Amino acid sequence: MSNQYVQVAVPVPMRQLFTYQVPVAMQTPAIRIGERVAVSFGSRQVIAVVISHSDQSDIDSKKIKPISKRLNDSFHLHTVLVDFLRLCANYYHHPIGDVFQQALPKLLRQVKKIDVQPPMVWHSQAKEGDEQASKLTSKAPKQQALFALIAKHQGISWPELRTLGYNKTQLNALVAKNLVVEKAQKSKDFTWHEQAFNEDNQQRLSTEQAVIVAAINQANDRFACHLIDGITGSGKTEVYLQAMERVLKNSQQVLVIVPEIGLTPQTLLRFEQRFNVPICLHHSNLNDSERLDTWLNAQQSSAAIIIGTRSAIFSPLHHLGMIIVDEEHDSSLKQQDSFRYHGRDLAILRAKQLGIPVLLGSATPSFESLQNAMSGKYQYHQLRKRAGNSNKAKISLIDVAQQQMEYGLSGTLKQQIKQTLARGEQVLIFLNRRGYAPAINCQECHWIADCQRCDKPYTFHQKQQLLICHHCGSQKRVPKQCPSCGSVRIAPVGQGTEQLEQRIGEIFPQVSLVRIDRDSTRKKGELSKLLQEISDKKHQLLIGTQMLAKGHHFPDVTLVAVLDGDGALFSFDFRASEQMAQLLVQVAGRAGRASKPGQVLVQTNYPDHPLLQEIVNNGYQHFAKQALLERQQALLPPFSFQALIRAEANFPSYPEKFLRALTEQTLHQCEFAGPVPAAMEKKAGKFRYHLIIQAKSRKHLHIAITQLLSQIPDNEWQSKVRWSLDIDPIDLNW
DNA sequence: AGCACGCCGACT
DNA sequence: GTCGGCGTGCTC
Repeated sequence: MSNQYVQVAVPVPMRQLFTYQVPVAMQTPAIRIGERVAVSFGSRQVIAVVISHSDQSDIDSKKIKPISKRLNDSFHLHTVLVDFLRLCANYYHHPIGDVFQQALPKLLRQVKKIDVQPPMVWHSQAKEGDEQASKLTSKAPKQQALFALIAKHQGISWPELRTLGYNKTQLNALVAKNLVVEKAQKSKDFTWHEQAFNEDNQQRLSTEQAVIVAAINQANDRFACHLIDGITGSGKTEVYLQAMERVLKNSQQVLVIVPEIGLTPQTLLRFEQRFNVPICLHHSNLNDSERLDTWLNAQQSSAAIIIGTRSAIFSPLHHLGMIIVDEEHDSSLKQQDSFRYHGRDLAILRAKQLGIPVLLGSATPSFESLQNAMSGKYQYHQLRKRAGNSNKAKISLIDVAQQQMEYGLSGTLKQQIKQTLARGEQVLIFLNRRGYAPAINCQECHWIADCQRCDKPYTFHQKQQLLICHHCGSQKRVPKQCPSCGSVRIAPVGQGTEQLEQRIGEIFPQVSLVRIDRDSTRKKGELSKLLQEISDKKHQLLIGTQMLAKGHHFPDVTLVAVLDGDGALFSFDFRASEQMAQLLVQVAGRAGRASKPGQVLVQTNYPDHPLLQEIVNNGYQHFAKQALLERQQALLPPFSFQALIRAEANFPSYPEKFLRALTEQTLHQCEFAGPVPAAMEKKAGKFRYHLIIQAKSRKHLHIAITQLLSQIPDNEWQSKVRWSLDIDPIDLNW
């Protein structure tokens, strides 16, 4: 009897497979790897994925349960994808069931039967130029544009239209006029045809670009990693498009990974305009059934291009020919909870598995990628020329040590803001602290209102008249009297964006200003509404946290001010200066336009600091070289490899004891750093400690982690703490 | 992660 | 008297 047993991945955070028995009645047709099965696990029914099968099992046969059901639907995972997910679990030492769970759309993880509907797409009924259609032009330009788009593509999905900025009202209007109709998508393999290419939109490549495309094409049937280091506006996207062309013409699929904020209408439009092929989206604004549509389109090979955020790396593409990771330095490519994978690193892993090229693009490459490029592991391509004659904004420093400050603004900066506003241009001010004030204190006895669960000051929010803890979210009313001395002289200390907005309103009363941070954009759709208002020039002054820095283009902003440029210089997080430099350069690249060059002003107490000097005088590349040298001397990543074990418990000493017990083993070619209290030792009532394991080679790190994990069941504090493992951690503040 | 089982505090 | 708080342990 064959395949009597199967080993399955169960959706629980356990680093092991579970064995089930296949009842005789279910043994034909033969059970396959990647099949989804329903099993009883503990006291509940769960969906599991078959990882392997065998004739016998080492497990006590009394414990083994039978499979409840084989799900004979069209959602089996291909063996290649199963292998990839196993590689992922192995690389990150993460529970395999959890990896599978994150890789599957939600609808495929629930026991409830799925109502499989073919994905719906839009077609036009009338031709452009028809009587009805031509009436649209003058009266409803938006409807006209939407109609033209649908007419051109003949089979475009609602998520695509929505991403491009259209709404249901406009679509319904066209339906009412009988111009467009929704049809079930025909599922057929994507194959290249000549009409799929729109030559009109192709740009002539510069020599720089042409060399890169040639280098990629030269080896596009085997694994190669290309780092495309190109300043904003240098034409990275055109390089992507031309490199993709070769792959698509081969009837292969392309996967494009973008940061969370990166899926803008402009990005999608570039792809739409060039290639008339089925494009599927995969991002956080999709609902469950839309996600399932994308999954199905990928799996059935009817999608030619998939554009998505990090989890799109798990798309079940069978004819994948190239992966592109845009803005590869962006921290949103790394998941910051449970399965802490990096979208870029998994893209490389997947490309390697499949033997296909992967393109990493950025104007400010991560130090990891730069180092890999320098050492020859990646092919390194630079784009130094900006298209047209546009100039990137110049970054300069304002020495605030000697200046009179008014609400965090130096006189120099105030003057510059005034002049920019007088020219009718926009100003963007960064302050990475939301709320009104980061603390309130008693002016008599200096008592500070601390959150009891986190031991950190409450942030004061004036509008709501509340104290809010930014670490655990707890809220409290502002005390009328100091609980320590009874004084009523209680006042805010320091400044956040909410206060800055108020103060700047006082300094520039005639100017319309807008604040963009997590508080002002809490409502759904609020952020895009405010961004639209900015591009419509309804506001002259923009105040915001880093939220404003990522991805958005502000062509009419010609002055960007960073109020506190020092935070990153002396942070204990060695990556803070890298992130700061990336932020400044990204912002500088996006402010202003050819006719109106912008400038970036950074207020600092340390204008002579070598890292600041490098960025200002010599640009990101020189800064990176300098900073990489420092990393090398200190043996920090990318010159070493790290893993971080976090532990937390309700009782103060447990996490440390748990981690200390781990350090009692000797590791080969690896070192421990810690255990140390987390940057916030106490958070939301939990006590937290960190332990870093560092090695000179990835292989040694991997072996050490395997060894450590095998010891954990014997650790006497194990059941008293919650712990998690982070391979290649980037945020040490957690 | 769920979920059951089990042992102590404030209430219809 | 019991409802339910969450600490502990188990899942093929």
